[in-house]
Amino acid sequence: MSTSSSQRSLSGEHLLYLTDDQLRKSTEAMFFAYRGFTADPDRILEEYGYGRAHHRAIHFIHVSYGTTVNHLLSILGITKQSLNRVLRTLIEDGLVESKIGERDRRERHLFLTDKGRALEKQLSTVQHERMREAFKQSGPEAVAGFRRVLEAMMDKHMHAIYDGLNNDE
Amino acid sequence: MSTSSSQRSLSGEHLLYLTDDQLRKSTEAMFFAYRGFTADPDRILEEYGYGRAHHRAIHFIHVSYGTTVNHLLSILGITKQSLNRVLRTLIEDGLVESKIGERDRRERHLFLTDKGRALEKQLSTVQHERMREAFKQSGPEAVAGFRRVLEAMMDKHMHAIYDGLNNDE
DNA sequence: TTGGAATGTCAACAAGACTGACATAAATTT
DNA sequence: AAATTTATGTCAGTCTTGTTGACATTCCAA
Repeated sequence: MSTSSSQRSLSGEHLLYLTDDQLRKSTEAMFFAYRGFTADPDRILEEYGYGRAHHRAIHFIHVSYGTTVNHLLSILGITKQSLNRVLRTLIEDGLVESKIGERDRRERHLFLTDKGRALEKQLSTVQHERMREAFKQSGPEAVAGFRRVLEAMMDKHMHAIYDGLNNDE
Repeated sequence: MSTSSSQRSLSGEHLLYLTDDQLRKSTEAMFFAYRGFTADPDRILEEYGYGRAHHRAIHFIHVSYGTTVNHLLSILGITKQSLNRVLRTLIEDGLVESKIGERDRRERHLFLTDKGRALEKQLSTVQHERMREAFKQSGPEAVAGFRRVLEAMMDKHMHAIYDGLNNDE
């Protein structure tokens, strides 16, 4: 409304991109973009009777091959009971395999089966298509900025986990 | 794992930012960043016994002052039953006021009360703080890229609604 | 060897989305 | 004037996905 610009040239710099209005618009951009981001996988998941929780589990089991349940929990930030429900159906349906740890027999190591990998591929394909299109439209510098801002927006703790995901555990 | 680079120089350009690995990393960045994005408001909402659904309603009633229920529904993309549950509690708690339309008396126009505006302020403040910090760290060009990519990622339909929100209805 | 910590499972509950059916009032069309 | 459409609200029931609490199993250390 009228609570627009509360930025009165802190040091004469071009800080217009930090006004309340700009921040509000960015908030809304996050909201609407996240909807687009999940829309295509959601449609596929629905066919199989799965939800986003299944997608996330499948994704991180895929990239963190052989992860333990506990490690997966720290990535997803939910309770073990919540994850377990999702995991159980994925195991029953033959998408995920759970193997008892050799060193520590309390642990379960998780793997995608061929069937699981097939669904993962299907989901990542549509999600990547939309993202690739958005990236092409925006150009490499915009993409670099996009990533930088997203990374700066994470909790410190989550940022560490995010960084750790490349190194194949 | 080894499904890394399927990008074999389509036209000799620098398209490295469109590899599967880059797209995957961006997917994960969206996931972790969105968690950070909602974390601070979520903590406040919990104190009041509200959830994200309440936050979204409050936000869009704030920016779309006097909106009708139908218009709000098209923004939020949920069912009227879902919205109504949230709206009812906000009205009961005295955060939102519903006024019968003058021209069309079937319509209800929605407004934040002083109490509602106070909570809106509290929520947007913490959300803006985190975003402002992330923006400062990343710089204006990164922020511009961030916004461009987010906007390119929206559904066309949602993009139109997003664009329409500035013009105060 | 016994007790505590780590890990995973089962059961019950809550929030917030959904669908379907129906009620009401106002506006519009026939 | 009557019938239809539109905008909104409500009730009931389901689903996903989060939560807690209780409990079983396994490992390790006192």
